[in-house]
Amino acid sequence: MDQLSFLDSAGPRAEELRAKELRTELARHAHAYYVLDNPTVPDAEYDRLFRELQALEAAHPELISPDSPTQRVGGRPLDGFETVTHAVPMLSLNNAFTEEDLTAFDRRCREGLELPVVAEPVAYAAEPKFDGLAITLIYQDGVFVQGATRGDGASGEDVSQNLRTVRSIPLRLRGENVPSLLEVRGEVLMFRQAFEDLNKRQAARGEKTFANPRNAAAGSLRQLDSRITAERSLRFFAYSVVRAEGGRVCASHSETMSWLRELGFPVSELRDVVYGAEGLWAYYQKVGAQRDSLPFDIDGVVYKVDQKTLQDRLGFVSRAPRWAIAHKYPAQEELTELLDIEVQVGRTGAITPVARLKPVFVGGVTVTNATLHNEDELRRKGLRIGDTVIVRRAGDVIPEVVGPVLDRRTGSEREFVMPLVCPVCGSHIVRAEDEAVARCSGGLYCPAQRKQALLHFAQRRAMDIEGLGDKLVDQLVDTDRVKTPADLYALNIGALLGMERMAEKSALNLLEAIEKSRSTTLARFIFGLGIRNVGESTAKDLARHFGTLDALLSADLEQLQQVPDVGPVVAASLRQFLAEEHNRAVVEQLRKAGVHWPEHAPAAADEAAAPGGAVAGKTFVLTGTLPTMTRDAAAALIEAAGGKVSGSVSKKTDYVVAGEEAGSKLVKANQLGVAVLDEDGLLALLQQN
DNA sequence: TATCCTCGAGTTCA
DNA sequence: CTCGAGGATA
Repeated sequence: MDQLSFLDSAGPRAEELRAKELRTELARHAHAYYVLDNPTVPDAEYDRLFRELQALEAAHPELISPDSPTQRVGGRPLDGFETVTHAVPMLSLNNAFTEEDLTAFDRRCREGLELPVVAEPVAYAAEPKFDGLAITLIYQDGVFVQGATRGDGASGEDVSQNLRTVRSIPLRLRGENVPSLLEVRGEVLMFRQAFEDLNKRQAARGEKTFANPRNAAAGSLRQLDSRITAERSLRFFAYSVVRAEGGRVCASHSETMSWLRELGFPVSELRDVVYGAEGLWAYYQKVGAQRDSLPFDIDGVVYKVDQKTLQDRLGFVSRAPRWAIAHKYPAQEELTELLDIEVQVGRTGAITPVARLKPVFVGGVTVTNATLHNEDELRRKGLRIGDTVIVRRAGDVIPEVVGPVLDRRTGSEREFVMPLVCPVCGSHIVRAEDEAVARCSGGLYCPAQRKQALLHFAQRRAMDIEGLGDKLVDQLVDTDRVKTPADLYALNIGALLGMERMAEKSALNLLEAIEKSRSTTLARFIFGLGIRNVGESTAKDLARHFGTLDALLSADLEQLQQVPDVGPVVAASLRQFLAEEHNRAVVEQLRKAGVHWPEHAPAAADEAAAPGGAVAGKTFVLTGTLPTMTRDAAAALIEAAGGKVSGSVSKKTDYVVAGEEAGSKLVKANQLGVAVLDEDGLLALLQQN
């Protein structure tokens, strides 16, 4: 009671102060996160403060101010966007693609400035060219009042309500000497991670996915309902000031950028000042090397003559400034034609549709094929044979068909029809109800599957038969020389001669490789059989647990499930394989042919605690290219020392060993705070063991 | 039952 | 490398 009356009297004043305090606090955290890139509090704490402010404002609406972070999430949807005329037109930049374009730009600047050839090189402000949407923001007396899209350059759309939801756009400028009027230009974009998360959410809800982060950003910014924009994690980077009344007078672009940062705008950390054509080229190379590992897409870099006085002297040509240029990187996306969709048959009979593309140069290579994964994926993308399609090849090497360009449809495109029978053996294609992949039901009757099974058996991690590649297997199977892995051991020189590209020398080499493979390990042998759901690591577990092949052959479902990482599904796969008479026959024939391995007693339930070294019992993940050894070699060393090598980074990972060009795994290791070693670090650790 | 962690499988180009 | 799915675990 007393407390309530106390609040009643002292309340409004106290609450006003608290609201102000919360607003300052929230703005400070957002600034640390988006501008300084250095989060000061966990998200949960931010949310708590945010909710407190929301509650306060709900109880006392008179406390709401337009720059309150609670006002970012807008009210009701608009009917449409108002058109606004830009006070200063939003121009485009000329493009450079080659080193010659660059030297020509530098020369034009010097000539335009009438600098003698011997003068100091021109100073350029260089920065990345974000692949997003250009926007303009207006602040009056330090408060955000309006934001608009570029439109046709002369006028754009008023998307203020949506821009308010972009947390990296300050609603109130920071600092003392704030200009009475400020117009800032910059780029709105979506980070790659946010784009992927968004597409996953869209797909899960059965809504359309976006082709790339730029389209996603554009789609999000043009939402009439700003509550949707608010959920889209857009980001903003500022790159110029076009109007300022009051505030600081900057003599150069680089100084303007520093000022923008002080006012609370995020500006790119990649910005730099470089000198002359050589400096431009070096900057282009440096940023290009980082392109794939940046958290957002860039399509080039931009150079601006740094000094304002020099910019003014150079002036404009038609619609573009003479003092700036955009230097583009090779596209990571290109358009090409989807000539046909064929299907491939995999080892397990999986039928995979493959896009045959009109060759296109993208991301540094010529792409002609791309997997379409499965029928669902293909339908989701809505591809038709004959479509013009977007092909992407980013840092992740494997090209991808992003989707069709619907505007280019002529009507003569055909739907792809999943074949009903296997194109290789004619068996029915079946698709289990709950699975994404369709499979050829022919099993080993299907030559395609037989070939894949042989290749799998011969591969390095299995029986390691050197030189037995796909061309050779094709011939051996097509000429009926080989049907099962056991047949390999019955081959002799007479049988091999007469094949294409197979004279005495290569025949002897192959026979020797087959001979060498007779001596192996139980784990390799089990893996080589190619049992469904039994990969390298499960094969190792099985070998360790059972010790002998006979023990494995006679195990029932229950005994199989005693093995770590073997559950009902894997156990069933094993039983199914072993129940097939012809599979058992092949196994027997292989043993008779002299394929052998050291057998040992079944492993005790839990192995005696491994010698306690620095490596024993630890889990490692290898990534990138190590300076002096292959990842396989490193893995062998770790395993020999009692450590475990795994494929993915998680909380349970003890060390990540990273070499050159380490990718996402290194990023993840840093996120999770997992210790990262280089090759020397690993060797040092092995020494201690 | 939901979530996390791994493993298996499939794939491109120089 | 990435996806999908099996297995383990809370």
